[in-house]
Amino acid sequence: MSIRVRFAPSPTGYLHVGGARTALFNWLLARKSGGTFILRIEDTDEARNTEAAMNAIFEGLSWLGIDWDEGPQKGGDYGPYFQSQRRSIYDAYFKKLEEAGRVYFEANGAARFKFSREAITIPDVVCGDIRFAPTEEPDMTIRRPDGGYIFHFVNVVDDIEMGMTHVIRGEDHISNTWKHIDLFRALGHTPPRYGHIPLLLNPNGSKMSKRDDGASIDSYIQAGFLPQAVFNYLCLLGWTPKLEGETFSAQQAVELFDISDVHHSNARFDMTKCTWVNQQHLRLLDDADLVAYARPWLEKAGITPGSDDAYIAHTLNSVKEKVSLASEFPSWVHFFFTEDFAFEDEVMTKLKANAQAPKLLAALQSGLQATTDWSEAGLGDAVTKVAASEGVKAGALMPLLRFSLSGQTRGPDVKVMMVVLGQERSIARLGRAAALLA
RNA sequence: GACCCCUUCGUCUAGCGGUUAGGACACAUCCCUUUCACGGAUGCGACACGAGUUCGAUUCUCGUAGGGGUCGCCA
Repeated sequence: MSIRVRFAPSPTGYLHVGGARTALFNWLLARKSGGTFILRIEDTDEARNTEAAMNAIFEGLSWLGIDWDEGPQKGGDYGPYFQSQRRSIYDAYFKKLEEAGRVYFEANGAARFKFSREAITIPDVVCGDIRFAPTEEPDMTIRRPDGGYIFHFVNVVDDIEMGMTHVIRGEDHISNTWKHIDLFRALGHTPPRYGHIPLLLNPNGSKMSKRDDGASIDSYIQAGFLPQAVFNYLCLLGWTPKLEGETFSAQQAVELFDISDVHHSNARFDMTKCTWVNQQHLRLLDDADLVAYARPWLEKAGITPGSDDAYIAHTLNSVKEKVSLASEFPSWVHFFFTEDFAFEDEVMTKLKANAQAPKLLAALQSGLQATTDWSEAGLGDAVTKVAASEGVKAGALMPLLRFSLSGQTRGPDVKVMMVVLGQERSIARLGRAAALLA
């Protein structure tokens, strides 16, 4: 039988990173087995649902590359995929449960499910069998006085109706799962296989909350992460692929995934390592992807990159191995896109403190003017030559060049900068720096 | 309080009875570098504790402690 799994978020906030990882493991299981991944929106709590939260779910999952086979925007044979539209189905199942003698009502109209009070074992593909003794908890409410159904009930009904074979969800549900199994049986159905995955903790070791850095998927988009890097890092918190190294693609993850390899213990989130993973993926980008990745960030920073993709790629490649996030690109390459860039205070201070600067800049201008080989090698020779004639070390000229060409103390390799800028612009910039000192 | 899950370097982890307990991030030092970075090398650093099983336990069992979770007319 083909595997059917689902991600069933409720649209009450943003897409939480823990939820995204739950979706991810379900998706991996489906893709690995050639099964079906379903997105179901659990919007039974009308007061708390928002349109924005709904969109955050769609956008977040799509951004991560987690596509669903059935669900909102996709349709499918088991719809509707919004619980708010499945009222009549729940009514029918509720009636069935009533007929089975498993429902009774409180004075105010709330309906409770009468537990079987038998020992129940959860067959868990991650943790192994988990046994619960007959419960002493009060019977659980499954319908409110206003007629609205409670999560436990609709969740089970939909898993029956939608033919779920596996339910992969957070470990925080373990203590509820026996109740769900009880419901399945009361409704005359065999429960699915469960798999409870460990929780995501913040660096302090407690459950990730809204305030925590990186709690919402949107924050990664805003911070300039690559989706494949976040995908990669999320996998790593809870599962280790049998692979050399720690960076891998979604495709590799699908090939290597095995639900029984998922870890049993909670993991703390580490933004530093997540950023490192992003750096690794950033290096893998080809020119076209690199430009597409960085362009929005350049524009957001007020840079006009223009339409010369080859030139943009040159500028980005000059710092590709020095940055970790797309949001860092503007500060590293902005001077490539305007002749009117600002000089950092520290740069001006250092230039002014160097009594020889005007003389050396003039020498560099004429030396570079005479250079016929405008390549990294040729420029190296040219700088050495100027240094020799001026009686200084070449190392003393490099900062002057860097400052003049970029206005910054930190940036791409000096020779690479000159190659990217070209002869004319490079020399003009030396002139501009000299003028600033005059 | 009851029940459930978990426990290897600071963090993420490898390990599925015999290993000098391996890797990654972070950190430190050194090297490379005419500039800025990257990179390379080395170092630091862990089996929660106590019993038991065994010729032999990080690994299996039990207990204790610690961490996390659930016990809603939230999902």
